[in-house]
Amino acid sequence: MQLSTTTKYAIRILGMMAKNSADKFTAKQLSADLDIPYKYLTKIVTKLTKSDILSTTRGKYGGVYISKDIKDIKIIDIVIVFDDINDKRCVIADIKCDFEKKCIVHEKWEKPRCAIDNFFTKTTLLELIDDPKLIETDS
Amino acid sequence: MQLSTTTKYAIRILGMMAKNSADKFTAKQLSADLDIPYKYLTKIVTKLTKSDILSTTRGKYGGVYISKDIKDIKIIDIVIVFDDINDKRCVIADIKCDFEKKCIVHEKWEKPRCAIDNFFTKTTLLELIDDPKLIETDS
DNA sequence: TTCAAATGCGACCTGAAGGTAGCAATTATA
DNA sequence: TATAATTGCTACCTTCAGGTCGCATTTGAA
Repeated sequence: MQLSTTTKYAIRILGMMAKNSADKFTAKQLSADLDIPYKYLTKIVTKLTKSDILSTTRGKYGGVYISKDIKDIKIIDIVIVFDDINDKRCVIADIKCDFEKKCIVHEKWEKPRCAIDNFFTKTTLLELIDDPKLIETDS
Repeated sequence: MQLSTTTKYAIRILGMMAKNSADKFTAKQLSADLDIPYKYLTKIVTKLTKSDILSTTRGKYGGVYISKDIKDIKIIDIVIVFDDINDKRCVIADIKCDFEKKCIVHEKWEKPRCAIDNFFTKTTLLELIDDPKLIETDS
């Protein structure tokens, strides 16, 4: 019941950037602050850039910045960049679990499934950083 | 947001057996009915046996059966056999996410986290198969 | 006693995710 | 124009979950 490491990194990267969304960051800086391997991080950033969530400028004094309003970026937008969203599959049955034939956990799983779904599709980056109870987690 | 294939198989195996918990099954039969590779299934069954969820008898006319009352077997009991339960970790932060330092999704994730936790820790095999809305899913 | 049919065990194979490395391309500034 | 500091690209290495294979062990019954 975990997201892929890559997706988790991506959320943390965007979370950190969202806190200062006017700023520009460098991959080097993000790598150090978030303790994510530099080369791995640049790979993730490149993919987020191609998905129009981030923008970059190259060359000296270049860097990375969030390319849209953080209230318009939902967690699901980040997740689908890395994880195939065809995971509409049931948690248990990999293939057949539809309205005709339900897998054994189908009914009982409905509540958690909805809660997860809501979290991903409704939560925005803005809401994440706006949480007053939130304490910084960077090193 | 998926369980491991191994865990999913285990739940399906136990679900099928729970429906006829008095009966003894063979790995061959379970493999065919559930469409799980035979050798892979026997590996899973062996592990469930070592965890005292299943019992086996070897030799001709041997087989596998559920070794306790299915109302006493919870989903979490199956999950922890295969997935390290140290996955109490937050969905995002792999290391540090506690009451002192919360990761960025911590608060918003609380609701889905609870729903998942309830599902795993409260649902029993008996409840799963007792669901009247449930339709068979075996081939 | 022998055999067939079952589980038990350990080694191995495979593909995808996680992670690394090197160099090319870009660009602001001195 | 040269340089330093940045991202972009592609290939590669590593680890592990998923899956296979072969054979040993067990045991009921002919």
